Amino acid sequence: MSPSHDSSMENDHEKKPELGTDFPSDSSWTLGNQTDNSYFFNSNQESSILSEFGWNYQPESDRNRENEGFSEFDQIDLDERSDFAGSFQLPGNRSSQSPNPAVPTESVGVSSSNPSVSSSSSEELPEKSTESDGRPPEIPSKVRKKGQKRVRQPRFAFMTKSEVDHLEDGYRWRKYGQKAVKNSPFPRSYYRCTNSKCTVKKRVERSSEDHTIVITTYEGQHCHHTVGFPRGGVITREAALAGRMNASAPQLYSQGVQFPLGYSLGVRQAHRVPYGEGQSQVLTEPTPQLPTDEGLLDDMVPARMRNR
DNA sequence: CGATTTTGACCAGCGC
DNA sequence: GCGCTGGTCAAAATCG
Ligand SMILES: [Zn+2]
Repeated sequence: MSPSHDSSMENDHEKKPELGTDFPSDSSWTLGNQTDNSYFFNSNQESSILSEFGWNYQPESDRNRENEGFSEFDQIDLDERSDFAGSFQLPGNRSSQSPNPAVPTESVGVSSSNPSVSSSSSEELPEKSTESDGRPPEIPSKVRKKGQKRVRQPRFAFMTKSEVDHLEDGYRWRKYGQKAVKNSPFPRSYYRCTNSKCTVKKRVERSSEDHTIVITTYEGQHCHHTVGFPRGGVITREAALAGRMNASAPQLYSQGVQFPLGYSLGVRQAHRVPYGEGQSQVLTEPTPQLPTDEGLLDDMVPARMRNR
């Protein structure tokens, strides 16, 4: 709204070439073709869920049904065509063990989506600036633009009841955009991992109705360690969840990620941690053994940054 | 002074 | 083909 007139219409000259740097791995959107399904589950239950679900795809009709029960998620993913299935309900109220009393956060729900396709080169070579396009010899022919193509990597979202957005998950993020969300008074922020070699992105937004809930969506996975992890034994749900994302693709260094997120997780990386009465939370180890390449040292950070 | 955020414009996919 | 919308870029502003 309010774009009355963009006076500067000529500014778009210089910008394309740069993309090569940031997005070396241009691959056309794999477009999950709707294949990206998402599963939702409430924290009340064990969260190994994903492994149990086994990644079934449901017909759209079914999805619709499920959506009826949702509120925020519904809107969020509806627009994106990702779907969240399963049931979600706010936990009555659990004494969150959040490390920070001032920042109470509770996990409310989680969901993940599977991209489809293959993947992409998670490990692309950025050094190729000349031919950004690179047009892979064989591209399906679908959506492929002249140089810009994005692969939709698996996504993983979860809701957290928190007063502050942008929860600390152990990684450093740089905000690169913010957009207003339709039907919601709250904007959505886009973040990207500060590691130049890392293409992980993250979206943060508040539920349109319950502004007490923050929805964080991770896309892709880190190829490096987290900055400061459990140094005091404090692990936030966010961190744990974020770690789960990594766990999903153990070695995927370029492969595929064919299995749904959580699949591997449920297998053996998930640890059940008693969380209140009858409630458990799943904690995953943050990056079990990612091959340390090189940009790892980069992560050194003051380590005591406030939640930003 | 470098890193990060802010913010408007641009772009691509999809629905109509 | 047009318009809407989500997502991204990049220049300027701000932070530390
Ligand atoms: Zn990263």
